[in-house]
Amino acid sequence: MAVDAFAVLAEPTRRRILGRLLEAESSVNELVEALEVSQPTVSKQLKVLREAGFVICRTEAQRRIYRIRAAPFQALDDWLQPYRALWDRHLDALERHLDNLE
Amino acid sequence: MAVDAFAVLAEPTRRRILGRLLEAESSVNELVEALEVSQPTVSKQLKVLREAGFVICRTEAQRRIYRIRAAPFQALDDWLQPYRALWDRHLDALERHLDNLE
DNA sequence: TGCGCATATAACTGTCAAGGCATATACACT
DNA sequence: AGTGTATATGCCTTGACAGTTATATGCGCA
Repeated sequence: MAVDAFAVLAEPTRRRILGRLLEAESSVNELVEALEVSQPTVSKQLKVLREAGFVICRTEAQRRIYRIRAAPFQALDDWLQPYRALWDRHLDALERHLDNLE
Repeated sequence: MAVDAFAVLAEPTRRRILGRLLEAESSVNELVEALEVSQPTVSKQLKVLREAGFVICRTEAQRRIYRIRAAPFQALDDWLQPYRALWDRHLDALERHLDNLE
C-alpha cells in the first residue's frame, strides 16, 4: 500500500469524507453541507484523498462528483493480514504469514 | 476502535516497531539495535503505542520486554469492514471497469 | 553503598499540515 | 460579454509532534 495511506486516514475530516462517500458519491458542495466544514477545507482534503488514490472525480458541468475507490482499502486489508495471526486462530492467516517469512 | 489509532499508525517508526514486535517480543535495546534509531525515540514511541493499546510490557530485572497486542488490529479490521463492500461483494462489471480506468 | 546498565522523561527545536480567509479558475445561462 | 455558481488554490497563522541532547529513575551486582 502507499506508504502514507495511514497518514491520510489519520485525519478525522478525511475519514468523515470517506464515510460519506461510501454511502453515495457526492459533489463538493454536498460534502460541505453534510459535514459542515468550509468548502476550501473539503476541496483540500479531497485533493489529498485523490492523490492518495482514495477517491476519483468526474466533472459534470461545473460540479465535480467524487467517488470512493476500493484499491487503498484493499491495500490496507493486505497490510493488516500478517497481524491477523495475532487473533485469528484459523490456520490460514498464520500459515500465510509464516510462509511469507520464508 | 480508538479514534486515534490511525494517527498512531501514521508514524513510520511506530509501524517498524510493530512489525518487529510481530516477529518476537523485544526489549527496548533490542528494538534500538534492530531499527537503528536512538533509545529515547524508541522509548517515546513505545509509550505512544502502549497508551494506544498496541503493546504491553513486562519487567524483567532492568529490562522491559514489549509485546504486541491484538485488540487495536482487530478494531482496525472492524473499521475496515464496511469498506470491504467496495470489493468483495457484488461489484458490478461497470464499476470494476471504471476503477480500472483510474 | 557505589557503580554500571537499561529505560524513561524533560526541555528544546524544526518541520509539517490543518483550517481560515481571500482570490482565482471553470462553467452555465441569459 | 456579464453574472452567478461550483470548485480549486495561495497565503498565513497556529498547533502538534518527531527527533535530539541531557538528565533522571530503577535495578543488579560487587
